[in-house]
Amino acid sequence: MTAHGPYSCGLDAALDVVGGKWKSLILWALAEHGRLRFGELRREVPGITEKMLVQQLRQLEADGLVDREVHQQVPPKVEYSMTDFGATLNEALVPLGEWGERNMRRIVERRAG
Amino acid sequence: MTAHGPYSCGLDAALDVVGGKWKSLILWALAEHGRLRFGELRREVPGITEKMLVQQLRQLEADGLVDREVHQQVPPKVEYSMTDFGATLNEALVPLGEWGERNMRRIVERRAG
DNA sequence: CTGTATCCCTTAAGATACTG
DNA sequence: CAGTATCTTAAGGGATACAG
Repeated sequence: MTAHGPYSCGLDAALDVVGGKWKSLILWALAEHGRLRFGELRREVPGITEKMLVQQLRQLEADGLVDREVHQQVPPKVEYSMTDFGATLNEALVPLGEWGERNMRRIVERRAG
Repeated sequence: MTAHGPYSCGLDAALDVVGGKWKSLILWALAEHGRLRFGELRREVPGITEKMLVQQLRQLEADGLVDREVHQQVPPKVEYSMTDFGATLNEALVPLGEWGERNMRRIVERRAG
């Protein structure tokens, strides 16, 4: 979300959309569970604050990756889910996630010692 | 490079290693050209400052993704190339780069209007 | 329950000047 | 040529309190 507009390459654009600490984690949670309320989402993304969760969700929504569904009732109920477009991004993220999974240990150890 | 250590998932770890504005662009330049001197790399990554280029290269080197070769001579000559490990990361980035390439226009337009 | 509104701190990044 | 050093700004993120 650097908003530095016209990108030097596709990766640049993709990281602008999914970069930062939380967005990819939010997408993964939605991919796994399909449809989550705000509070559920907060529990599925450990460590995130309410402020960051709302903020990142709004940006994901603005970029058309996430759908927000408000059920008019008391107490409030809002559900979030991935759009089809969001699903294509999520698929593109799979190899990167697998790479991280495979090499996490190596990276951490290398940095420690 | 948030250094928040033990990750919540692989994607988290991968983005820690390749996140930020420049690292992926540097990797791509090295993947394309194979081996580049500092000055060549600076020209291949448009807009980057010397400070950022050095800083990001040092981190990529520390993580074992990039190899730094100093040729002891005057004037100085230092060449950078991707390690085999770096190449595996680069491959994992391809789908994401392609996604960005395909959807760049859509993203930009949506944000504009 | 689903958010807003502040305040504050840390980090990322940019500009510029200088050195072996 | 390949960096260092320093300063400044911009952005990301966190803590806490509060509201509909």
